[in-house]
Amino acid sequence: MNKYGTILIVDDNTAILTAMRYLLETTFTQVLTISNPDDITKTMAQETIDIVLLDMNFALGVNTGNEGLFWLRSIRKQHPQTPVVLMTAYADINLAVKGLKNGAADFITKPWDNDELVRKLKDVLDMQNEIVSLDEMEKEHIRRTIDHCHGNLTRAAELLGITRQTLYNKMKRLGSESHESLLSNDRAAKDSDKDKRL
Amino acid sequence: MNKYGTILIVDDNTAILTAMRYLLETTFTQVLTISNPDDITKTMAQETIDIVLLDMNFALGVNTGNEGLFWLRSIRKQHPQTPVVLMTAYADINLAVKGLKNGAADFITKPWDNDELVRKLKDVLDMQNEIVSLDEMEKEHIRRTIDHCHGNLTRAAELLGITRQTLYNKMKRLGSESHESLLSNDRAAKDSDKDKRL
DNA sequence: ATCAGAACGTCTAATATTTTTACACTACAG
DNA sequence: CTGTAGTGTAAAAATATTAGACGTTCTGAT
Repeated sequence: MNKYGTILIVDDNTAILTAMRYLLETTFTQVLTISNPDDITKTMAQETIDIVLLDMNFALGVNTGNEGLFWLRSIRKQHPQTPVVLMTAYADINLAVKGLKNGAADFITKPWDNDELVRKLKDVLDMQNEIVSLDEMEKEHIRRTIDHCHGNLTRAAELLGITRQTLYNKMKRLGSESHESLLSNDRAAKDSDKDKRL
Repeated sequence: MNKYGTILIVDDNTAILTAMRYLLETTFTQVLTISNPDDITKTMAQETIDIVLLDMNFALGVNTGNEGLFWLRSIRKQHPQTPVVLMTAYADINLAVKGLKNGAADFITKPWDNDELVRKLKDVLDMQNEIVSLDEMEKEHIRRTIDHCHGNLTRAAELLGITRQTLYNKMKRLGSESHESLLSNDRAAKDSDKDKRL
Protein backbone atom coordinates (compact mmCIF):
# COMPACT_ATOMS: atom_id res chain seq x y z
CA MET A 1 0.00 0.00 0.00
CA ASN A 2 1.25 3.43 -0.88
CA LYS A 3 1.42 5.27 2.41
CA TYR A 4 0.78 8.95 2.82
CA GLY A 5 3.77 10.18 4.83
CA THR A 6 3.57 11.79 8.25
CA ILE A 7 0.42 13.21 9.82
CA LEU A 8 0.35 15.41 12.88
CA ILE A 9 -2.84 15.32 14.97
CA VAL A 10 -3.52 18.07 17.49
CA ASP A 11 -6.36 17.64 19.97
CA ASP A 12 -6.51 18.24 23.71
CA ASN A 13 -8.62 15.15 24.19
CA THR A 14 -6.19 12.25 24.50
CA ALA A 15 -8.95 9.70 23.96
CA ILE A 16 -9.56 11.18 20.54
CA LEU A 17 -5.83 11.15 19.83
CA THR A 18 -5.70 7.44 20.60
CA ALA A 19 -8.69 6.69 18.41
CA MET A 20 -7.25 8.76 15.59
CA ARG A 21 -3.86 7.13 15.85
CA TYR A 22 -5.43 3.71 15.62
CA LEU A 23 -7.54 4.73 12.65
CA LEU A 24 -4.82 6.47 10.69
CA GLU A 25 -1.87 4.18 11.31
CA THR A 26 -2.78 2.07 8.32
CA THR A 27 -2.95 5.05 5.97
CA PHE A 28 0.10 7.00 7.10
CA THR A 29 3.68 5.88 7.58
CA GLN A 30 3.92 7.91 10.75
CA VAL A 31 1.24 9.30 13.07
CA LEU A 32 2.31 12.00 15.49
CA THR A 33 -0.13 13.15 18.16
CA ILE A 34 0.13 16.08 20.54
CA SER A 35 -2.43 17.29 23.02
CA ASN A 36 -0.88 20.65 23.77
CA PRO A 37 -0.98 23.05 20.81
CA ASP A 38 1.97 24.91 22.28
CA ASP A 39 4.07 22.00 21.08
CA ILE A 40 3.03 22.44 17.43
CA THR A 41 5.84 24.78 16.50
CA LYS A 42 8.54 22.66 18.09
CA THR A 43 7.24 19.42 16.64
CA MET A 44 6.88 20.85 13.16
CA ALA A 45 10.39 22.25 13.31
CA GLN A 46 11.83 18.87 14.24
CA GLU A 47 9.77 16.57 12.04
CA THR A 48 8.80 16.65 8.40
CA ILE A 49 5.01 16.86 8.53
CA ASP A 50 2.98 16.15 5.41
CA ILE A 51 -0.44 17.09 6.80
CA VAL A 52 -1.91 18.44 10.03
CA LEU A 53 -5.27 17.53 11.55
CA LEU A 54 -6.14 20.34 13.93
CA ASP A 55 -8.92 20.52 16.50
CA MET A 56 -10.59 23.92 16.68
CA ASN A 57 -12.11 23.77 20.14
CA PHE A 58 -9.55 23.78 22.88
CA ALA A 59 -10.67 24.03 26.45
CA LEU A 60 -9.23 27.50 26.81
CA GLY A 61 -10.99 28.90 23.78
CA VAL A 62 -14.42 28.27 25.30
CA ASN A 63 -15.62 26.82 22.00
CA THR A 64 -15.40 29.98 19.96
CA GLY A 65 -12.81 28.30 17.78
CA ASN A 66 -10.57 31.33 18.03
CA GLU A 67 -7.96 29.30 19.77
CA GLY A 68 -7.91 26.85 16.87
CA LEU A 69 -7.89 29.69 14.36
CA PHE A 70 -4.87 31.12 16.12
CA TRP A 71 -2.98 27.85 15.81
CA LEU A 72 -4.05 27.46 12.21
CA ARG A 73 -2.58 30.82 11.37
CA SER A 74 0.55 30.01 13.32
CA ILE A 75 1.02 26.80 11.34
CA ARG A 76 0.24 28.47 8.01
CA LYS A 77 2.76 31.18 8.76
CA GLN A 78 5.63 28.86 9.44
CA HIS A 79 4.70 26.11 7.00
CA PRO A 80 2.62 27.65 4.23
CA GLN A 81 2.80 24.50 2.15
CA THR A 82 1.67 22.02 4.77
CA PRO A 83 -2.06 21.37 4.42
CA VAL A 84 -4.14 21.72 7.58
CA VAL A 85 -7.49 19.99 8.00
CA LEU A 86 -9.72 21.41 10.70
CA MET A 87 -11.96 19.57 13.13
CA THR A 88 -14.75 21.07 15.15
CA ALA A 89 -17.57 19.77 17.28
CA TYR A 90 -19.72 22.73 16.45
CA ALA A 91 -21.10 23.31 13.00
CA ASP A 92 -20.37 27.00 12.92
CA ILE A 93 -20.58 28.42 9.44
CA ASN A 94 -18.45 31.44 10.29
CA LEU A 95 -15.74 29.27 11.72
CA ALA A 96 -15.72 27.11 8.61
CA VAL A 97 -15.46 30.13 6.36
CA LYS A 98 -12.79 31.73 8.50
CA GLY A 99 -10.85 28.50 8.64
CA LEU A 100 -10.91 27.92 4.92
CA LYS A 101 -10.11 31.56 4.22
CA ASN A 102 -7.15 31.26 6.53
CA GLY A 103 -5.78 28.53 4.35
CA ALA A 104 -7.21 25.36 5.82
CA ALA A 105 -7.37 22.59 3.25
CA ASP A 106 -10.65 21.10 4.46
CA PHE A 107 -13.03 20.94 7.36
CA ILE A 108 -14.69 18.07 9.21
CA THR A 109 -17.11 18.01 12.10
CA LYS A 110 -17.17 15.74 15.14
CA PRO A 111 -18.36 13.16 15.61
CA TRP A 112 -16.56 12.10 12.49
CA ASP A 113 -17.08 9.32 10.02
CA ASN A 114 -13.90 7.25 9.77
CA ASP A 115 -14.11 6.57 6.07
CA GLU A 116 -14.94 10.14 5.26
CA LEU A 117 -12.06 11.43 7.34
CA VAL A 118 -9.54 9.13 5.69
CA ARG A 119 -10.92 9.97 2.27
CA LYS A 120 -10.69 13.70 2.92
CA LEU A 121 -7.12 13.46 4.17
CA LYS A 122 -6.12 11.44 1.14
CA ASP A 123 -7.88 13.85 -1.18
CA VAL A 124 -6.03 16.79 0.28
CA LEU A 125 -2.66 15.09 -0.14
CA ASP A 126 -3.43 13.82 -3.62
CA MET A 127 -4.52 17.28 -4.57
CA GLN A 128 -1.44 19.13 -3.36
CA ASN A 129 0.82 16.62 -5.04
CA GLU A 130 -0.27 17.89 -8.39
CA ILE A 131 2.83 19.95 -9.05
CA VAL A 132 2.74 21.38 -12.53
CA SER A 133 5.64 22.38 -14.72
CA LEU A 134 6.89 25.94 -14.69
CA ASP A 135 5.61 26.36 -18.22
CA GLU A 136 2.11 25.31 -17.29
CA MET A 137 2.14 27.48 -14.22
CA GLU A 138 3.40 30.36 -16.32
CA LYS A 139 0.77 29.79 -18.96
CA GLU A 140 -2.00 29.74 -16.40
CA HIS A 141 -0.75 32.87 -14.70
CA ILE A 142 -0.43 34.69 -17.99
CA ARG A 143 -3.93 33.66 -18.96
CA ARG A 144 -5.22 34.88 -15.62
CA THR A 145 -3.44 38.17 -15.94
CA ILE A 146 -4.58 38.88 -19.47
CA ASP A 147 -8.07 38.00 -18.39
CA HIS A 148 -7.77 40.33 -15.48
CA CYS A 149 -6.68 43.17 -17.75
CA HIS A 150 -9.67 42.48 -19.97
CA GLY A 151 -7.32 41.73 -22.84
CA ASN A 152 -5.00 44.74 -22.55
CA LEU A 153 -1.68 43.07 -23.37
CA THR A 154 0.43 46.12 -22.68
CA ARG A 155 -0.87 46.38 -19.15
CA ALA A 156 -0.70 42.62 -18.63
CA ALA A 157 2.96 42.59 -19.62
CA GLU A 158 3.58 45.45 -17.24
CA LEU A 159 1.92 43.60 -14.36
CA LEU A 160 3.83 40.45 -15.19
CA GLY A 161 7.11 42.32 -15.12
CA ILE A 162 8.09 41.43 -18.68
CA THR A 163 8.15 43.30 -21.95
CA ARG A 164 5.24 43.25 -24.31
CA GLN A 165 7.34 41.48 -26.89
CA THR A 166 8.19 38.74 -24.46
CA LEU A 167 4.54 38.35 -23.67
CA TYR A 168 3.85 37.87 -27.37
CA ASN A 169 6.61 35.27 -27.54
CA LYS A 170 5.33 33.40 -24.55
CA MET A 171 1.78 33.45 -25.80
CA LYS A 172 2.89 32.01 -29.09
CA ARG A 173 5.15 29.42 -27.55
CA LEU A 174 2.97 28.33 -24.64
CA GLY A 175 -0.27 28.66 -26.48
CA SER A 176 0.70 26.52 -29.43
CA GLU A 177 1.88 23.61 -27.30
CA SER A 178 -1.63 22.73 -26.26
CA HIS A 179 -3.42 24.08 -29.30
CA GLU A 180 -5.47 26.58 -27.40
CA SER A 181 -5.12 30.31 -27.59
CA LEU A 182 -4.11 32.22 -24.52
CA LEU A 183 -6.26 35.07 -25.69
CA SER A 184 -9.63 34.54 -24.08
CA ASN A 185 -12.82 35.26 -25.92
CA ASP A 186 -13.27 38.03 -23.42
CA ARG A 187 -11.49 40.28 -25.83
CA ALA A 188 -13.17 39.43 -29.05
CA ALA A 189 -16.59 39.60 -27.48
CA LYS A 190 -16.49 42.90 -25.74
CA ASP A 191 -13.40 45.02 -25.81
CA SER A 192 -15.03 48.37 -25.36
CA ASP A 193 -15.11 48.58 -21.59
CA LYS A 194 -11.46 48.44 -20.72
CA ASP A 195 -9.54 50.50 -18.20
CA LYS A 196 -12.50 50.79 -15.91
CA ARG A 197 -10.67 50.09 -12.68
CA LEU A 198 -7.15 49.11 -13.48
CA MET B 1 -14.76 57.48 -6.06
CA ASN B 2 -12.98 54.55 -7.63
CA LYS B 3 -15.74 52.24 -8.77
CA TYR B 4 -15.53 48.49 -8.80
CA GLY B 5 -16.69 47.51 -12.30
CA THR B 6 -19.71 45.37 -13.07
CA ILE B 7 -21.51 43.15 -10.59
CA LEU B 8 -24.05 40.50 -11.51
CA ILE B 9 -26.62 39.63 -8.86
CA VAL B 10 -28.62 36.42 -9.16
CA ASP B 11 -31.60 35.87 -6.86
CA ASP B 12 -35.09 34.65 -7.60
CA ASN B 13 -36.56 37.14 -5.17
CA THR B 14 -37.01 40.37 -7.12
CA ALA B 15 -37.49 42.39 -3.96
CA ILE B 16 -33.99 41.41 -2.90
CA LEU B 17 -32.66 42.27 -6.33
CA THR B 18 -34.12 45.76 -6.05
CA ALA B 19 -32.69 46.28 -2.59
CA MET B 20 -29.30 45.02 -3.72
CA ARG B 21 -29.29 47.21 -6.78
CA TYR B 22 -30.05 50.25 -4.70
CA LEU B 23 -27.34 49.36 -2.20
CA LEU B 24 -24.62 48.53 -4.68
CA GLU B 25 -25.15 51.20 -7.30
CA THR B 26 -22.85 53.54 -5.46
CA THR B 27 -20.03 51.03 -5.28
CA PHE B 28 -20.17 49.53 -8.77
CA THR B 29 -20.22 51.21 -12.15
CA GLN B 30 -22.86 48.78 -13.35
CA VAL B 31 -25.28 46.55 -11.49
CA LEU B 32 -26.91 43.73 -13.43
CA THR B 33 -29.66 41.71 -11.80
CA ILE B 34 -31.33 38.53 -12.99
CA SER B 35 -33.93 36.45 -11.23
CA ASN B 36 -33.68 33.38 -13.43
CA PRO B 37 -30.39 31.52 -13.08
CA ASP B 38 -30.90 30.03 -16.53
CA ASP B 39 -29.95 33.46 -17.85
CA ILE B 40 -26.54 33.45 -16.15
CA THR B 41 -24.67 31.88 -19.02
CA LYS B 42 -26.14 34.15 -21.63
CA THR B 43 -25.63 37.29 -19.56
CA MET B 44 -22.04 36.44 -18.72
CA ALA B 45 -21.29 35.73 -22.35
CA GLN B 46 -22.60 39.11 -23.41
CA GLU B 47 -21.32 41.30 -20.60
CA THR B 48 -17.94 41.63 -18.91
CA ILE B 49 -18.71 40.71 -15.32
CA ASP B 50 -16.21 41.52 -12.58
CA ILE B 51 -17.96 39.73 -9.72
CA VAL B 52 -21.07 37.62 -9.20
CA LEU B 53 -23.31 37.60 -6.14
CA LEU B 54 -25.19 34.32 -6.23
CA ASP B 55 -28.11 33.17 -4.13
CA MET B 56 -27.91 29.53 -3.08
CA ASN B 57 -31.53 28.83 -2.31
CA PHE B 58 -33.73 28.84 -5.35
CA ALA B 59 -37.34 27.80 -5.04
CA LEU B 60 -36.72 24.66 -7.05
CA GLY B 61 -33.82 23.48 -4.96
CA VAL B 62 -36.01 23.15 -1.87
CA ASN B 63 -33.35 24.87 0.20
CA THR B 64 -30.67 22.23 -0.06
CA GLY B 65 -28.46 24.72 -1.83
CA ASN B 66 -27.69 22.16 -4.50
CA GLU B 67 -29.33 24.33 -7.07
CA GLY B 68 -27.02 27.19 -6.13
CA LEU B 69 -24.02 24.85 -6.08
CA PHE B 70 -24.88 23.77 -9.59
CA TRP B 71 -24.93 27.33 -10.83
CA LEU B 72 -21.73 28.12 -8.98
CA ARG B 73 -19.96 25.28 -10.78
CA SER B 74 -21.47 26.35 -14.05
CA ILE B 75 -20.14 29.88 -13.60
CA ARG B 76 -16.74 28.68 -12.43
CA LYS B 77 -16.44 26.41 -15.41
CA GLN B 78 -17.06 29.09 -17.99
CA HIS B 79 -15.44 31.98 -16.14
CA PRO B 80 -12.83 30.56 -13.79
CA GLN B 81 -11.42 33.99 -13.04
CA THR B 82 -14.64 35.73 -12.11
CA PRO B 83 -15.09 35.71 -8.34
CA VAL B 84 -18.43 34.44 -7.04
CA VAL B 85 -19.78 35.40 -3.64
CA LEU B 86 -22.49 33.13 -2.27
CA MET B 87 -25.60 34.06 -0.34
CA THR B 88 -27.74 31.74 1.71
CA ALA B 89 -30.53 32.11 4.16
CA TYR B 90 -29.52 28.97 5.99
CA ALA B 91 -26.31 28.73 7.94
CA ASP B 92 -25.34 25.32 6.67
CA ILE B 93 -21.72 24.50 7.33
CA ASN B 94 -21.58 21.85 4.64
CA LEU B 95 -22.93 24.22 2.07
CA ALA B 96 -20.37 26.83 3.04
CA VAL B 97 -17.54 24.35 2.80
CA LYS B 98 -18.79 22.94 -0.47
CA GLY B 99 -19.26 26.42 -1.88
CA LEU B 100 -15.79 27.60 -0.93
CA LYS B 101 -14.24 24.36 -2.14
CA ASN B 102 -16.01 24.83 -5.44
CA GLY B 103 -14.24 28.09 -5.88
CA ALA B 104 -16.56 30.62 -4.28
CA ALA B 105 -14.64 33.69 -3.17
CA ASP B 106 -16.69 34.28 -0.02
CA PHE B 107 -19.94 33.52 1.69
CA ILE B 108 -22.60 35.66 3.34
CA THR B 109 -25.83 34.77 5.08
CA LYS B 110 -29.21 36.42 4.86
CA PRO B 111 -30.37 38.62 6.32
CA TRP B 112 -27.28 40.53 5.42
CA ASP B 113 -25.57 43.52 6.85
CA ASN B 114 -25.20 46.18 4.17
CA ASP B 115 -21.82 47.42 5.25
CA GLU B 116 -20.47 43.93 5.67
CA LEU B 117 -21.69 42.90 2.23
CA VAL B 118 -20.11 45.88 0.51
CA ARG B 119 -16.90 45.37 2.44
CA LYS B 120 -16.71 41.70 1.51
CA LEU B 121 -17.34 42.40 -2.17
CA LYS B 122 -14.66 45.06 -2.16
CA ASP B 123 -12.25 42.77 -0.35
CA VAL B 124 -12.73 40.03 -2.90
CA LEU B 125 -12.06 42.39 -5.78
CA ASP B 126 -9.10 44.05 -4.10
CA MET B 127 -7.68 40.62 -3.36
CA GLN B 128 -7.92 39.23 -6.85
CA ASN B 129 -6.34 42.36 -8.24
CA GLU B 130 -3.09 41.44 -6.61
CA ILE B 131 -1.46 40.06 -9.73
CA VAL B 132 2.16 39.24 -9.07
CA SER B 133 5.02 39.31 -11.53
CA LEU B 134 6.00 36.16 -13.39
CA ASP B 135 9.26 36.11 -11.46
CA GLU B 136 7.50 36.16 -8.12
CA MET B 137 5.05 33.53 -9.23
CA GLU B 138 7.93 31.44 -10.51
CA LYS B 139 9.87 31.85 -7.30
CA GLU B 140 6.91 30.80 -5.20
CA HIS B 141 6.22 27.80 -7.39
CA ILE B 142 9.83 26.71 -7.27
CA ARG B 143 9.90 27.05 -3.50
CA ARG B 144 6.72 25.00 -3.23
CA THR B 145 8.06 22.32 -5.51
CA ILE B 146 11.40 21.98 -3.74
CA ASP B 147 9.52 21.83 -0.49
CA HIS B 148 7.27 19.16 -1.90
CA CYS B 149 10.25 17.11 -2.98
CA HIS B 150 11.68 17.44 0.51
CA GLY B 151 14.74 19.14 -0.93
CA ASN B 152 15.53 16.79 -3.80
CA LEU B 153 16.59 19.29 -6.43
CA THR B 154 16.97 16.77 -9.22
CA ARG B 155 13.41 15.62 -8.80
CA ALA B 156 12.10 19.16 -8.37
CA ALA B 157 13.73 20.23 -11.63
CA GLU B 158 12.19 17.23 -13.32
CA LEU B 159 8.71 18.08 -12.04
CA LEU B 160 9.18 21.70 -13.05
CA GLY B 161 10.14 20.68 -16.56
CA ILE B 162 13.52 22.39 -16.51
CA THR B 163 17.09 21.17 -16.19
CA ARG B 164 18.80 20.97 -12.87
CA GLN B 165 21.29 23.59 -13.92
CA THR B 166 18.51 25.99 -14.79
CA LEU B 167 17.01 25.37 -11.40
CA TYR B 168 20.31 26.32 -9.81
CA ASN B 169 20.41 29.47 -11.93
CA LYS B 170 16.88 30.44 -11.02
CA MET B 171 17.43 29.78 -7.35
CA LYS B 172 20.50 31.98 -7.38
CA ARG B 173 18.88 34.71 -9.42
CA LEU B 174 15.43 34.74 -7.85
CA GLY B 175 16.66 34.03 -4.37
CA SER B 176 19.18 36.83 -4.23
CA GLU B 177 16.70 39.47 -5.32
CA SER B 178 14.87 39.31 -2.03
CA HIS B 179 17.75 38.18 0.15
CA GLU B 180 16.14 34.95 1.18
CA SER B 181 17.20 31.49 0.17
CA LEU B 182 14.82 29.34 -1.82
CA LEU B 183 16.17 26.33 -0.04
CA SER B 184 13.95 25.78 2.96
CA ASN B 185 15.35 24.59 6.26
CA ASP B 186 13.42 21.42 5.54
CA ARG B 187 16.53 20.09 3.92
CA ALA B 188 19.13 20.90 6.48
CA ALA B 189 16.91 19.61 9.23
CA LYS B 190 15.80 16.26 7.98
CA ASP B 191 16.99 14.94 4.67
CA SER B 192 16.81 11.28 5.47
CA ASP B 193 13.19 10.60 4.67
CA LYS B 194 13.17 11.32 1.02
CA ASP B 195 11.32 9.46 -1.70
CA LYS B 196 8.62 8.31 0.67
CA ARG B 197 5.71 8.94 -1.61
CA LEU B 198 6.91 10.78 -4.61
C1' DA C 1 -16.05 64.28 -37.26
C1' DT C 2 -11.65 64.80 -35.84
C1' DC C 3 -7.62 64.38 -33.04
C1' DA C 4 -4.40 62.80 -29.42
C1' DG C 5 -3.18 59.12 -26.80
C1' DA C 6 -3.06 54.34 -26.01
C1' DA C 7 -2.50 49.89 -27.58
C1' DC C 8 -1.27 46.79 -31.33
C1' DG C 9 1.85 44.07 -34.28
C1' DT C 10 6.25 43.66 -35.99
C1' DC C 11 11.26 44.25 -36.51
C1' DT C 12 16.40 44.51 -35.11
C1' DA C 13 20.67 44.26 -32.37
C1' DA C 14 22.54 43.65 -27.90
C1' DT C 15 22.05 40.82 -23.65
C1' DA C 16 20.73 37.11 -20.85
C1' DT C 17 19.23 32.70 -20.00
C1' DT C 18 18.69 27.85 -20.92
C1' DT C 19 20.18 23.65 -22.66
C1' DT C 20 23.44 20.18 -23.53
C1' DT C 21 27.20 17.70 -22.21
C1' DA C 22 30.60 16.73 -19.14
C1' DC C 23 33.39 15.78 -14.80
C1' DA C 24 34.45 15.17 -9.86
C1' DC C 25 32.61 14.37 -5.40
C1' DT C 26 29.45 12.46 -1.58
C1' DA C 27 26.04 9.33 0.50
C1' DC C 28 24.28 5.06 0.87
C1' DA C 29 22.18 0.41 0.02
C1' DG C 30 23.01 -4.26 -1.24
C1' DC D 1 33.26 -2.79 -2.27
C1' DT D 2 30.56 -1.23 -6.02
C1' DG D 3 26.67 0.68 -8.40
C1' DT D 4 23.17 4.10 -8.12
C1' DA D 5 21.44 8.64 -7.14
C1' DG D 6 22.18 13.09 -5.97
C1' DT D 7 25.17 17.33 -5.64
C1' DG D 8 27.92 21.21 -7.34
C1' DT D 9 30.22 23.18 -11.12
C1' DA D 10 31.78 24.44 -15.90
C1' DA D 11 31.81 25.91 -20.98
C1' DA D 12 29.86 26.35 -25.62
C1' DA D 13 25.81 26.37 -28.43
C1' DA D 14 21.05 27.30 -28.84
C1' DT D 15 17.19 30.19 -27.32
C1' DA D 16 14.79 33.82 -25.18
C1' DT D 17 14.47 38.51 -23.41
C1' DT D 18 15.28 43.24 -23.56
C1' DA D 19 15.42 48.00 -25.32
C1' DG D 20 14.32 50.72 -28.87
C1' DA D 21 11.88 51.86 -32.92
C1' DC D 22 8.18 52.14 -36.58
C1' DG D 23 3.63 52.46 -38.77
C1' DT D 24 -1.19 51.04 -37.89
C1' DT D 25 -5.52 50.68 -35.49
C1' DC D 26 -8.62 51.59 -31.83
C1' DT D 27 -10.98 54.70 -28.54
C1' DG D 28 -12.39 58.55 -25.79
C1' DA D 29 -12.88 63.28 -25.62
C1' DT D 30 -13.56 67.56 -27.74
